[in-house]
Order: sequence, then structure tokens, then C-alpha cells
Amino acid sequence: MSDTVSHFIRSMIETDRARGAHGGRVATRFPPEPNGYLHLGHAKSICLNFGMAHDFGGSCNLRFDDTNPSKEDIEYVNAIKDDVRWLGFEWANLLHASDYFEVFYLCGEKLIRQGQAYVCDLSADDVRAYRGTLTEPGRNSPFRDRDIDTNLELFRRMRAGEFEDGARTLRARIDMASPNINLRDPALYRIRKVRHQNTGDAWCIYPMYDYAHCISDAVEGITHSLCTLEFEDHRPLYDWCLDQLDIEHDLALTEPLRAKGLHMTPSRPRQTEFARGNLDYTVMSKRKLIALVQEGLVDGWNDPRMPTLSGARRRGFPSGAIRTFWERMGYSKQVATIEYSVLEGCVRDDLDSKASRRLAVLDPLPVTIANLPPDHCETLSFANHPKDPTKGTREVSFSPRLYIEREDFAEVPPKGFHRLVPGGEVRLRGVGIVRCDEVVKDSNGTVIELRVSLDASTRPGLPGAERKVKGTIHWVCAASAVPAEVRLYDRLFDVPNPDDDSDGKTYRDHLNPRSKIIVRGYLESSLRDVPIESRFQFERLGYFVADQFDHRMERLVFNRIVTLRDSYAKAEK
RNA sequence: UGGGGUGUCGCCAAGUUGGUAAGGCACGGGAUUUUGAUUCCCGCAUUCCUAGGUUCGAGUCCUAGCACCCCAGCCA
Repeated sequence: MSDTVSHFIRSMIETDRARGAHGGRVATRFPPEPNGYLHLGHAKSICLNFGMAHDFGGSCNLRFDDTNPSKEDIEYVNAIKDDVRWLGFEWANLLHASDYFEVFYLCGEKLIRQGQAYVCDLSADDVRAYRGTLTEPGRNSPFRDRDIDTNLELFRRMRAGEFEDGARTLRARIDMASPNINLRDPALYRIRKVRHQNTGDAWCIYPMYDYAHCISDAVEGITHSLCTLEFEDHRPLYDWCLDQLDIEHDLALTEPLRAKGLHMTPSRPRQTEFARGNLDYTVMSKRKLIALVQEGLVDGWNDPRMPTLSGARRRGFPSGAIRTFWERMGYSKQVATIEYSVLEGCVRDDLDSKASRRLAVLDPLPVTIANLPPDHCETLSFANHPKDPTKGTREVSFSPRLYIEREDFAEVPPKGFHRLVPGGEVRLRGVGIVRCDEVVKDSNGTVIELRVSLDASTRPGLPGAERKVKGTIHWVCAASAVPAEVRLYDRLFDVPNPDDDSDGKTYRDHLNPRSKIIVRGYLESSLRDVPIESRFQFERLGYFVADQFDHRMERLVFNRIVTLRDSYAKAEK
């Protein structure tokens, strides 16, 4: 499938298997919270979790971490499923943390019975005050020593809805003096009389992430729980919960699942953290992405400039390019930001071999071949790919009235210019060599037409075609070309780190005003009828995709995915 | 000032029980080319955050520093 690059997580799994841990089994999960759209950063985690499961013949679940109904919405779960599938992955099981609500409750009772959890009546503010600070220990809650029966009774009444939102919490009884704040009697359950998108009004107490996540992993038989660095100091709590609960051997805890027909073998999973994927020239935080959308700075979540997966898809990025992108970056524990050029490189790599070539002119300059009869018309055969004959050929009509790219003509050429100049020659791709005999201008001095003569001895197939000229340019037949809206996209921000506001400027001040430019171009007629999301290389211009939503046969709309590498433009700078 | 992490080429990132710095991207040069694309060669860290130390030998071990990231939600 892909080259297997070694990294610390792969090595760890190999070691575990060699040791015979989990019987050699590998089970992972991708656990998004359905409260937003997936972005490129999530893709790194998706590729890792599904990739490890795939490489070791294991399985990967898609699990919605829906433990906070006040923030989550069903709208996102479908979008997330689409994105994961589009990325090319298939989950073994589609699950929700809310599938385990009954298990979480039983676990809560078990902790209480073991004297390891208690119902606390402190308000949120009080809890904060009792927690202490980074350098000072916290103080015990006055409710910390309630007896087991009282706790059990109170917990049952919490579930029954007898108390107001926020009135009480179930807390783990660990150590208020721990240097790790996560261990200072963390809340396990809070009261929220909110309807849940999956369980409706069945519950009014909802579990906290740390508590629900480890139990969910164990219940599903996850072997390797892979997450990002910020959860590193939550790992002691992850382990604490699982060690107290011993879900593997206490079948009573998972009985409610079997009663529902959900048969899974519990495990004792281990959490491992890796650095999240950061990309330069973009922002990835949920908050900023929402702001971009809500403030109309972009055209929605799937704006082709957005780092969301739906945006990447609409932009035309092949999902395979995104997969190789994260593979190239690798997985480590160093906080790192990868360059945007790596992503572009992956996209070009993928598309170079797969995309058929086409001719298109985006900034037309009329050209007339004066030494051909005005009514001359012929059909040329072009290879769809310069080095892949299996991609076949297509017909391209040719007549004496053409459009070339305005940029491919220069009245006063800069040094090193290889294209058309007055009196100079250039090759028209697939046609032959033409000489510029006359430059026609309007009253303002703007060039409005070029009159050229074609050297008939240089037509393809003739010996004269071997003649070398410095440049070859693309063109389109004026009579048969089809007009199209072409959206030229570029990176959304014009600074590498838009998150950096140390100079008093925010990401809003760094939006690239040229990130979206809409032009009207002319395409060779074979592009008249292509399906949405089909990708092509417009020769010498870049890779383009028929827009997923706006492209229609009556109104062609193409998005520029990425330009071709351009060593000439680069050298000019 | 508490705890948890991380520091290897411009950006990522490998570096086995210490044995004398992989690879990718970017970049520079050259060759091929009817896309200034692709492809193909060649080059690109006497050096691994710093300073000491151990050793015949250290990116890898020890000591002391420095820098950066994360943590005080009844968010995930």
C-alpha cells in the first residue's frame, strides 16, 4: 500500500506484539467529538489509528466522543463519517461513548463502593478554590469523607434528576495534594439536564472525558489508545481509573452491553501520545476556523482554502496525497510545524501520474495565424499523458484563430524569457513553430492581437519538427473553446504562522487578499462534459478540479488545486 | 517558583546493546524534455541545545545548565 516508515509508535506496537501483549492483537480507535468539522490535523490521527490497525492486521473503530450534549450536534457526525470515508478508511465498528452510559454508571458505583469516588456538593467556583494552584496543593472537599451508602444514594438521586444542574458532581477520591492537577479529585460526572442527540432524555448526568475515554477504550477492547501530547499528564488518571475498575475481569460492568447485543471483549489499553500535526500558512484551531466561517472571511466550512477535510476535498486535493503527506511528516513527540510546500509536493506527486493533460487559457490574448486560410480547420490528436500511453489520446480542434496566455508574450522580454516576442519564434504545443510578425494594439497601446505565421515544416511528424526553439506555449482554438469560471486559489494566509500575535496582529490581519481570484478562461472543448471532482492538469498552469458543487455542463467551474512547480518564476524573484 | 514533555541540516525525521550523523521536502548545479512540468544525476550537518565529565571512542552514558511546549473546565 505505502512504504512503512518507522516511528516510535510502530516500534512500540512491534515490541508489544513480540512480547505477546494482547495476544498480538492490535485495536485502535479514532474518537472525534462531534462538535465541529474535521481538519488536516485530525487526518494525521486518522491515518495513524487506521494505518496501524491496517498494517498489523487489526481493527480501528470510529467512536464519537459524545459525552457533552450541550456542545455536540448530529450535524457533525455525518460530516465526520463522510470525511473519514473520503480519506480512504473503513471503520470496524461505528460506536458512540453514549453507547456505554450504563457501563459508566456501573463503574461509578463500583468506585464509590471501593471508597474511591464521592459525591461532592461544592459549586464550580468552590471546586476551583479548593483545587489549589500549579505550585500550591489543594484542600480536601468537605464532602470527601461521606460514607459509601450516602454516596451511593446521592449518586442514584443525581441520576434520577433530583438535583439542579451543577449542584453536585461525582469525584474521584485520589489526592488533593498531587503535583499533577488532574489527580486532585477530578470530576467524573456532572449534572446537565440537556437532551442528548443519541440518548434523548434518558440521562441528566454525563461523564467527563478522562473517565469516559479510558472506560470506552477498555470496553471496546482497544489495545493502543493513541492521542495527542496534551493528554500526556492525563495518562496517570487514565491508568488510575482502569486499575481500580478492572473491567477486563469484572464482567458485571459490561453486562448492559451484552444485554443490548453488543459483544466486545474488554482489554486493558495503554495510552500513547504523539505530537499533533501543525501546518504553516494556516490555522487549525476549532475556534479560529469557526470564526473564519461565521465572520464570512471564507465561503463556509468547505471553502477550498480551508484546512478542513471538506475544504481539501473541494479544493481537489486527492485524499491519497493527504495520506502521504502525514506519512512524510512522520510521528514523533516533538511539537513541529511542517511546511506547506510538503503538502503541495504530495499533491503534485499524486496528480502528476494520475491527471490527464488538457489545454486551457486563463488570460486570453487573440492570435491569428495569417498564413493559413481563415476557414482552415483540423483535428489534432493529443496524448492525455506525456509518459503514460495507457491514458490514451484525445482530439483537439485547431484553427487559425487561437488564444494564448497573455503572459506568454512580451513586447520587451525580461532576461531569460523563453516565450513569444515580436519577430521571435515559439512552438505552439502540438502544432509547430510560429513567428510573431505583427503586434496589434488598441488606441491605449494595449496589445489586442498577435499575427503570426506558422512554419509548415515544423508540424508534428515532419522532420522539421525536430527544430529547437526555446519555448513551447499552450493555446486554445478560439472557435471551439468553451468558457469556464476558474477559481484560482492560494494559501489563505500570507505569513507562515498566522497564530503568532506577538506583534499585536492577529490571524485576521494576515489573510491573503489573493487567496481567491476568479477568472473567466477558455478550455479545450473536450472539457465541455466532465464529471464533478474530476481532475486535470491544464498544461503549464497547474492542476484543476471540476468543482464539487458548482460545476455543471451549462456552467463549467474549475478550481485550481495547485500550480505546477515553476523554476522560472522562482528564479525571477 | 509544582508537575509532565521536547531539544539532530531552512522544514520534517531516523539514529540498534556507545564505534565514528539515514531518508523526505526545500535549496543549488547539471542532463534529458513539443508542459521553464515530469524524470534523471550531483551537491547540501567534521556535527547532534550549552558546558563540563566518563571512555581508546558519545547524538547515544553521567552531571549541571539553557530553551521551547502542555496542565489550575462541572471542555475534549
